[in-house]
Amino acid sequence: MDKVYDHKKYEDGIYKMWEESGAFTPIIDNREKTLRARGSTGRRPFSIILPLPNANDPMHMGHALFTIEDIMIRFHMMLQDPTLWLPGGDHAGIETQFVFEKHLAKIGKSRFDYDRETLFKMIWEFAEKNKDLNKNQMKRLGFAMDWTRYHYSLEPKIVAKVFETFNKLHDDGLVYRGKRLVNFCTKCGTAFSDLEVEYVEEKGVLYYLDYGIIKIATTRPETIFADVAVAVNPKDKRYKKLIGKKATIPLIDIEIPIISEKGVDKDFGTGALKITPAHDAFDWEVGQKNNLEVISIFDTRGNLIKHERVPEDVQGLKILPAREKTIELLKKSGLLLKQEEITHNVGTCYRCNRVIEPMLLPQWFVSTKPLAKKAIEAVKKGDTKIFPKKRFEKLYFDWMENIHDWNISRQIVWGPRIPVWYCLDCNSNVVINFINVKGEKIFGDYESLSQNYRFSEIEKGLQSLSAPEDVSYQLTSGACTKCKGKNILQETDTFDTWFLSGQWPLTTLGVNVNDLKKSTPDFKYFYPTSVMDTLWDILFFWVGRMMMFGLYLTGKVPFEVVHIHARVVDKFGKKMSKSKGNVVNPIEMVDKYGADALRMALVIGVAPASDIAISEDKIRAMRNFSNKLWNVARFINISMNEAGIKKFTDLTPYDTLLNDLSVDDKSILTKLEKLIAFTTSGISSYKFGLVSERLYQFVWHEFADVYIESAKDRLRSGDKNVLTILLHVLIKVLQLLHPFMPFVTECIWQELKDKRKYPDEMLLQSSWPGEK
RNA sequence: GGAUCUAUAGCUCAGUUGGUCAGAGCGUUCGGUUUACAUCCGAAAGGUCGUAGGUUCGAACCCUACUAGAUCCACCA
Repeated sequence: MDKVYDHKKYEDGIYKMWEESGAFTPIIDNREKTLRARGSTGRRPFSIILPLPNANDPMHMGHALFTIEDIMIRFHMMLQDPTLWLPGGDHAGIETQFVFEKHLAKIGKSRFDYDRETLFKMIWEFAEKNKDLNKNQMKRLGFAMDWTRYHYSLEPKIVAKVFETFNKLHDDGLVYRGKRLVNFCTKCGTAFSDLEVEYVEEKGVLYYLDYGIIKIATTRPETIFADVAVAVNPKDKRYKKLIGKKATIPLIDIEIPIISEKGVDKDFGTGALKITPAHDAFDWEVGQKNNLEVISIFDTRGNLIKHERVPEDVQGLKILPAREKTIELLKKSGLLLKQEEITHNVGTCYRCNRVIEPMLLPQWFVSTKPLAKKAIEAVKKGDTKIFPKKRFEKLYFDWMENIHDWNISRQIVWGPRIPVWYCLDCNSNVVINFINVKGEKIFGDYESLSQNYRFSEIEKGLQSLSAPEDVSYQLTSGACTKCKGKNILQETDTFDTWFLSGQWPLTTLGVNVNDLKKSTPDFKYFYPTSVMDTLWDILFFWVGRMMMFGLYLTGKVPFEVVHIHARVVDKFGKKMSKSKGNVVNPIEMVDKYGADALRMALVIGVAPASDIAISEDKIRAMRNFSNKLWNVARFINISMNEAGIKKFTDLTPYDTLLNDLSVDDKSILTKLEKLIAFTTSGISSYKFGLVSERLYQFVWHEFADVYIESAKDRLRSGDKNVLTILLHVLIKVLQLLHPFMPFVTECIWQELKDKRKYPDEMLLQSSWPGEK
């Protein structure tokens, strides 16, 4: 054994050994139930589905935290449970398309320069390049994942199941097409769910405008042309008399009613609120309640459209220039009364940070209320336990109870297209964007396009289509079920990424959506999975949706426990971000200090779900620990060699020593017994921080500093029995530490090959201390 | 507007159901190199556990208020 443990020399080889041995692939033991019935120790399966990382992302500290899952997995492998850790990669729709578009921008192109099929292929190739990188980096961390069961979210089998789910939801009346106000990013060109909108405090200007008999205040003067009413609070004495009378939109002199609405804040602005249902969420609701007309004046690129209500000077302008132009016109005509600065919350795109526009678009929605109801009940009943319970159960319930219908349409190409088909002959008002054979971008409804273009040309160059709310559709491709025509196009909206990943535990294990009994053996054996370990910030995005889908499709929860871990922050407690320059790259740290050091640094002394402060200092300290362990083993190995002990049978058998132990022996063995019990129960109850700290203390300050030091004298005096104890403790320590520091422990184990009881066994497959 | 979390040694944090719990790592200071490890060993300094009350025989741990910081949800123009 070398003087110092050199992780670089061993890690790759050890991982290869594990992987090639098949130890990561569980053997399904269907005898479990019968064995148990006979009173035998039939083992329960233990399974974790990896929270699928964006396959296009290189590894960051968040991924390194999969260490927590690896600890549980290796622990259960050593308990000899059939253990499955199923890895995967996510196509990450919007994220990946956004990154790809940045690449396009560098070569002076945009997504609008390509038809969707070409664009999709380009992104596919782009994403494909990085997929292996991500996988290989996870191997560097030592994760005991079953790579034979790896799944990618866009692989045909997965997508097919997702389509089946969509159809089932549709059959059950839980998916519908609706024209509603959605969160739209004009830069990304897609709608988002409510969860994806980030509200940012910004300074803005509040403009006071003259609406004839009443005055209003607004931050969005460019939307006045779409006003359909002015609302006042019924309790507002100033305006009581005006309810039912008419206000006048400035510049265009259109009269609109003054209505009563108790949601209006008397104290904000003038206390009168202009109502613009097509461009504001609150106004939309007021409009619906009062049956008001909905006038939309922006298109999806954020331009003001040609509309009889919009002054010509403003038409065609983007929103911000339109605002300036409107102000200018208002000033000229003396209708701008005053302006003041205010600070308000603005909804922004979580991806590109631009302002989100509420827009009226026909989209696909999932009715979530009935799904959420079951998901709430399941947690209340304890079918799924959330850990730490106190804090996160409340969060979960709050969100589930206030859930809104879920917009699953995304106007991007990078994802599976929603499996709905429109017959253009039956719906000639479908609006289409496409690139013709000459490479020109063409836009218009099918009725007019069909005068000049063949269907095949449109289909080939298709970019996107926009079907009206009341379009007729079918859930199958092929000929139109009504007119038998073949001019049919599939919906160009793609699924929200979370619609796919929300079914991940089901689809990857091989559920059969239409007939559960026909699901794969994997599904029958491993579902529901044991633990879902994740960061709290995707509790809603992902965990909540997996719960809903799992219960809806199978009647069973997708996992028994949700274990919430914390965010990795820098040593000043700040979130890591590229812009702050405080990102610690996990792979760099693995190169420098070894995977074990990084893993240990991520878990030692960390309380459940509290932030994890990581620093190079801490990782270095853990590297020192792995070296300490190495040298403990090295000392024992050298001592055995010096005593002429070459194999296990050369040692005095442990059992025969038990009646003749010294005080030191008894002390260390008692501590070891306690440590075994503490580690076993600690890992089972997610106390990884406490357990790892205890292990560290034991190895360094009890075993090495005290027992080994005292053993030196005994060795010098020729006492060989002490070697038996030394080896015994070391073996147990290696086993206890293996889930935390798999490489160095396995490496030592292999070094001691000849001196162990079972020379051919891998540490990973050895039986957990205390187990038979 | 609603809700949650955090506040313990210079720094980052542990402290499991209230009774050897006042701790660890890093850092600092002092002393150590013949054979497991200088990625080491020995020793030391350093905290009235945010503040003020309360419950209790006893509180870092429970309750109340306050202060400071962080976060989530909802979004009112």
